[in-house]
Amino acid sequence: MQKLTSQRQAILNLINASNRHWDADEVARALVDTGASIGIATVYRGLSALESQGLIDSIQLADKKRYERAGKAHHDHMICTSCGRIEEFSHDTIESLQEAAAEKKGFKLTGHQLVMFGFCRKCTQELDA
Amino acid sequence: MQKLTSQRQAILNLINASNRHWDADEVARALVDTGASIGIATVYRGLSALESQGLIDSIQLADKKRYERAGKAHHDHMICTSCGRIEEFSHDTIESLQEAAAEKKGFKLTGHQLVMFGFCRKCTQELDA
DNA sequence: AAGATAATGATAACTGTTATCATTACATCC
DNA sequence: GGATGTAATGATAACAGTTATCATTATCTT
Repeated sequence: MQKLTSQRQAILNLINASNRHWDADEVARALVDTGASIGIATVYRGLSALESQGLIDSIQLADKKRYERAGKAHHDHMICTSCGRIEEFSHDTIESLQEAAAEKKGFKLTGHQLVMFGFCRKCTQELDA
Repeated sequence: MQKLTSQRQAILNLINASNRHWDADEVARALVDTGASIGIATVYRGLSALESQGLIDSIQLADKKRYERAGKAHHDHMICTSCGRIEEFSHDTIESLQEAAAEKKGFKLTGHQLVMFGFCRKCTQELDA
């Protein structure tokens, strides 16, 4: 049985309280900043426990995993490679086309990840200027 | 100026000669098996040099990068989480819907990566049996 | 309160990858 | 064809993110 300890509660609260996409280090830092005492290993364990309980979601980026609060509608991510900004978007048609493509190959889909890279509006303007 | 040394030539030949998706370690192992002498650092450098010259392509998976031969039409990947099999697929409509979605957010797209996870036909049958 | 189970925290270990640096191969110009 | 500059090599150290270890502590039953 999983236990919802005070450390995990703190992680969950932190993530629930924002729209950010947190990595493990940021979570640890933020909690320590609020005066809490939590080890980095506990953060990692807490994050994956919370995810497996469905209490938070994650995206796996090239270098690290980032966590966000759960309960949002399914969405994918668009990442600005200049400033790191992460935008969310969803597109039902894309989703169902994916399903169809998988089926055609005989794949039983369990998940997918679509990440788009580019320059956000702000960075595009700055680069043009 | 980049040089196409014998080591890089060997890497390129290896990758060109198959449809596999190779990670750095597999490349090193395969070359050493053929009697070649190549250091792992050289493999890493060779792979990224070849990629930046457009001679090979790559996909970034959660844990590692995998390389495949270039010159194929653009495609995305479907990975069987049971046996590791990687299937390729492409879908023009999905591509253009992605473009449209990016534009709506003001993003100037430079790339994307769509990876789908699931069970391939063979593994699905085995699991059902 | 006792006993069982799970979480914690410090740290070692591990994986994939990049950096360092002395040595070697390559190309080019005279 | 030998000197010279440039880039690649290979062994290994270093690095980032993450997981494993293990003794200690907290938590949940009953």
